[in-house]
Amino acid sequence: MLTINQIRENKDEVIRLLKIKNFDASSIIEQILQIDLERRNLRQSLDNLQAEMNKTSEMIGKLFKEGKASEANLAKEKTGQIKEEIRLKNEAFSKAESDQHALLVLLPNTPNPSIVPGKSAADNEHIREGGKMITPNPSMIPHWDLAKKYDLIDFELGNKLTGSGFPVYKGKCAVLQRALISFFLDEATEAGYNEVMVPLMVNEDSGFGTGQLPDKEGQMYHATADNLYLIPTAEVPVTNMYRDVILNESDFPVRNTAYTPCFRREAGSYGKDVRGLNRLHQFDKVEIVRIEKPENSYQALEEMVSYVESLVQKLELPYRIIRLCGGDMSFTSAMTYDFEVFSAAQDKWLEVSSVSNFESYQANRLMLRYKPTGEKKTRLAHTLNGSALALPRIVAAILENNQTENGIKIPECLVKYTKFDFIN
RNA sequence: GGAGAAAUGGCAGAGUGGUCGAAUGCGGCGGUCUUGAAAACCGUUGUUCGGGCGACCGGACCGGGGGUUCGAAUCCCUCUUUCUCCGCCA
Repeated sequence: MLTINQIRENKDEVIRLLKIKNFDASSIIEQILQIDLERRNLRQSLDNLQAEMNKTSEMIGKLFKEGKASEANLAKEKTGQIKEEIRLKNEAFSKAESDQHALLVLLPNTPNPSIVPGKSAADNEHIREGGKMITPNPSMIPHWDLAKKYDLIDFELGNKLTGSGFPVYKGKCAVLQRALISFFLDEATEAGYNEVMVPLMVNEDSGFGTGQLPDKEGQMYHATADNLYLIPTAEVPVTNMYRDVILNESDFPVRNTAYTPCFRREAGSYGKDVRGLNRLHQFDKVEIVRIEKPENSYQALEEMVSYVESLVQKLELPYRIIRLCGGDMSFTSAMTYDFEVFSAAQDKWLEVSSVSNFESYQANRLMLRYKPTGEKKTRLAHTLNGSALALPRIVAAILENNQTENGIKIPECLVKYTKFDFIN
């Protein structure tokens, strides 16, 4: 979330930037500032009362020590009134604080000033494209039919075991999944990311830290008996490793990568985009997560984009890079690049990665700070993450784009992992 | 799952009702000494909120939450976590 200081000091700027996301913040911000003023007044008088109380208690202690019990008892009687005042002020202060917090949480992250406004995906900025484009032709078979033809993915079996959106990968396709995971992790390690393996369930604090809670509560699977959430992305546990952490400047760069399955309820998304591997409740993904000093975060974002680009290039997939417009960006992001690969038989661009800079929005929730060398004050760090990459749509594109009459060709870069170069 | 013990500053570890934000040691930082380093010695060393241009002043924080008390790291309740023993177990 945004900090109260950001809002207090740059009110108009914040309102202006949030308009880019089609969010009218003016009335919320007015309320916040009003509560903030009240809150600080209460804080001050509360502090004064407590100081008075401390002094009195200290005096009483001294009197008892000096054997002046009657004077001490007299002083004691006066404390009741101060105590009551403290109780009342404290109540009011707590209320102001929680009211303020409740309002702050409603504000999305401010987009980077260079973000174009826009209403929907149609207004996104096209950055560049690459790879060899494939012209779709009617003889191409969509991946769900290829999956059946070569016995690669059993959606019905997943239905039986769990429900829709939980496919069973079989034989060479199971191996292909494993190969992609290994390939992505090896590439990330090579690029300087530190591999970690993290819990697939997180607590409420973690969900709040990265911004899934409270607003996206309904999108996560919730194990209510233990109040734990199945992670929708490795971003949640990997970023939360740094919750309540104060980094030293020498700790940078902080770069982690993790493979995890991801679980998403996808509540409310029915319809045509859910066919085959296009949208699942459980899928595999390798994520890259960085923590940066504010002045380096946009350079880091560009590096991450280049890195993800190198992956789709090695996989020999036609791709395009898009920068999301204000209207299409997530609540928590300040700038997001999406990667889409072309899946020929569907004649469709499929989103396979989303790379974002959250600036200090998550860091403020996480209390993730760093201490610049030689300075006394801590500052909020910047957090970034990106998919590198999400598997199902990559698999869909590989199956569809690399199909031949006799089978499916495995991309060169994966052969050393799969130990086969053809599925038939 | 059952029984017991514990949780204090970056770490180790004192502190069982009254200047305790907290002894001491280690570590870190600065300095003296040294050609340089080590050793030794001296100094310094948490987070956070509010007020002030500022020197600075005040509040909060000893696992989390609540309570008793004029006053709590210290007493009580509760939750969480860790350790030891027993049981179960990939």
